[in-house]
Amino acid sequence: MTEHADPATMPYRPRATLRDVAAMAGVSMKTVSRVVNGENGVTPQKVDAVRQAISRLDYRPNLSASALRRSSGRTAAIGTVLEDLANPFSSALLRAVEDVANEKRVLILAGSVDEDQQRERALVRAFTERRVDGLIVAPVGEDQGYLRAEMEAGTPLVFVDRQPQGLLADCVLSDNESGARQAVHRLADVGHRRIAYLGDLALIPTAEQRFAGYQRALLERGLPLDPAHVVHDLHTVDDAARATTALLRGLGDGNGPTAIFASQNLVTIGAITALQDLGLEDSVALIGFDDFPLADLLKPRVSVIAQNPSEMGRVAAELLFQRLDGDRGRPQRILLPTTTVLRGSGEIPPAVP
Amino acid sequence: MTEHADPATMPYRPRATLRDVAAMAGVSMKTVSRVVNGENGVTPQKVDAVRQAISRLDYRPNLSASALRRSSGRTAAIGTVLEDLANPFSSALLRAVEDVANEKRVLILAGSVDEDQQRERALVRAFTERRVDGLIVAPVGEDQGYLRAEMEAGTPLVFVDRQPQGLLADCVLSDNESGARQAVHRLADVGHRRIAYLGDLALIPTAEQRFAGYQRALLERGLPLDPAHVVHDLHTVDDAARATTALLRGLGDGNGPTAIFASQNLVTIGAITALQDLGLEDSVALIGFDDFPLADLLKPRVSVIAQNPSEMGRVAAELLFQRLDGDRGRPQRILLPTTTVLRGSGEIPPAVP
DNA sequence: CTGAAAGCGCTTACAG
DNA sequence: CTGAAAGCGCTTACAG
Repeated sequence: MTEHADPATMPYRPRATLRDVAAMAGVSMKTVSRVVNGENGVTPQKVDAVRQAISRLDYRPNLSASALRRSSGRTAAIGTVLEDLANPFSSALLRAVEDVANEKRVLILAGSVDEDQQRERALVRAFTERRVDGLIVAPVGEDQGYLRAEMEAGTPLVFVDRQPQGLLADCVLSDNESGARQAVHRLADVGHRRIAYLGDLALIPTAEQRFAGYQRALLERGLPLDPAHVVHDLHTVDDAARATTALLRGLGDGNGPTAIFASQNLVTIGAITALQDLGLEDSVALIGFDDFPLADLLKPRVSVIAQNPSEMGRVAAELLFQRLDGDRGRPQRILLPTTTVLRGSGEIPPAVP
Repeated sequence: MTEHADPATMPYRPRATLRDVAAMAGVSMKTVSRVVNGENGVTPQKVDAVRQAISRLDYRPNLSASALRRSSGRTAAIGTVLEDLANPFSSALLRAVEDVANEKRVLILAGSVDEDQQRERALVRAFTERRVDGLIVAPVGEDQGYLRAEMEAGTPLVFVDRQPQGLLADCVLSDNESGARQAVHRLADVGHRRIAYLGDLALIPTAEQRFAGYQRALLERGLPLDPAHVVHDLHTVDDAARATTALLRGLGDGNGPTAIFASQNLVTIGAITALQDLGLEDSVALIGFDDFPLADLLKPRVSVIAQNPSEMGRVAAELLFQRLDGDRGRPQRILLPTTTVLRGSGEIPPAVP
């Protein structure tokens, strides 16, 4: 039977310090410090006495205090600034960072920016004021120059997902343009000539790159870019669904798109919703950028250009730790390939006119 | 045109301290401290001088140092121990915690335990050694008694998702038993008498409670509990798919289940996969515990008992901050209701024999 | 309104 | 093998 302490009546017991442990064990603070840090050169008897005192006092070393004094100044924590901890992309990335950090016994401070540059700056500042050893940032602002002071102070910095502006630093990105280009080529391969582009906010660099890939593929295929088939600034499932419905109204007149390239997760899902509502999911081809869970349980199964957020996180974290280990080589720009996953929706041919 | 500093050649510039700022501004450290902390009673001229020095030196106050000295000892950071930062349940919960913490200008340290008690303890210890102001923990171990020392030291602690063992503390849980019971009742409502249970590892408390709800509903409906229709210890999509396939082989002999209650996300998805493979998705009813994205885009749409991880995180964080604000009332056990979302798969009637 | 001294909990740099 | 003194970057508790 375990004792149940009642927090309502339980008096707080102040945390024991290294000094308390030293007093109880009858040794100096320095000796306790040696035991806590696993340094050798302490007689077994003293080690025992210290261990006992630690256990009886529930002593927990104060890592902030030790970091303050230590010459390295390392806090064994890194900060991760991401778009939204709740979205699958950010959370897969974060988890991969955690796995790398965990091996090094480093902790993660994490925060969401929600496409808000003020948040980006506030988080970076808050992390910096806690003296994190390094920073992984998915930048949203138009200018990351404000981070130069941190880099100059020796805090390594790796950007993910989007390239930083106004600052030369390591970054790990998906090859957005190439992925988008592949998508359009696959659609053209099965005979489509009127391929719509449904995209996120045009000023987001990744959206811009995907649109560039779309345009390039059209050019390479000798297909016209029809402005009526291009919709930007879609940011929610509902936006995308409405845009898809509007786009497909033109289907009857022989000028509507016969295929859709959706440049982002939520846009893809909105497009699917609309296609299902219109009963067109088996007649209009669709390839989305970004994989998502259950894409292969839908009917038709959804073809996608898959990114690898987990790999992005892993590579970024490893680069960061390399910098922490003293690598001062030139900033790297690592482009991660995308994977074309054809599951069905992208292989639907255009209806014979 | 922005200057691009090159990290390879850029010499590190040691971080300025409060002392440096004081020297440059020609005031005492105490005056700088007053300005940094927004205390009044400093002449505008000195405020200006200090601000200028701060800006020229890119001074960032060291919050660890100030927390060390401050009487409150607050670090303005809380630790969050979750099952897996990459899964939708954990990440929605984390995000909600972040939103509450953000209002209080408090940062989040987060880590995944992956159903491993050693990880749980290691994370708690790492957070404690950094003197987080509070802890939110989704416990996996069989005994959380080891946390008593932290509570006694005055670190508030709120458990989420699962009840702690061997320790009386605040917790926020879904009403798992009631939710599971609802699911079985809904299936019985449309005429099912042979309802299978597909469950996660039986020793996980939440799985146990969901199984209890299943059993209770069968009793209430006067339905027999057929051991052949109960499968425990399913932990992956593949496990669940195999179990479902095995279960449904008996369909032909009139003794197989006509409906399935899947007690967890991945199990539900595995069941759907198997049903689709067998072409039975429109003939066998299915209700899953836990909602998931795109459940309403599948065919048939998937009925679920939805939890609210976001609400769970919000409530837990608010409880934690209440404790931090000095509330020393008795530990609370908050039960969050589940929502029955009937979308189609749960309303499929049994085939007429 | 301002600042000099002491101290938070640790480690460093010594000396023995 | 062990420990006393100084100091990391800040705030506290004073005194003026």
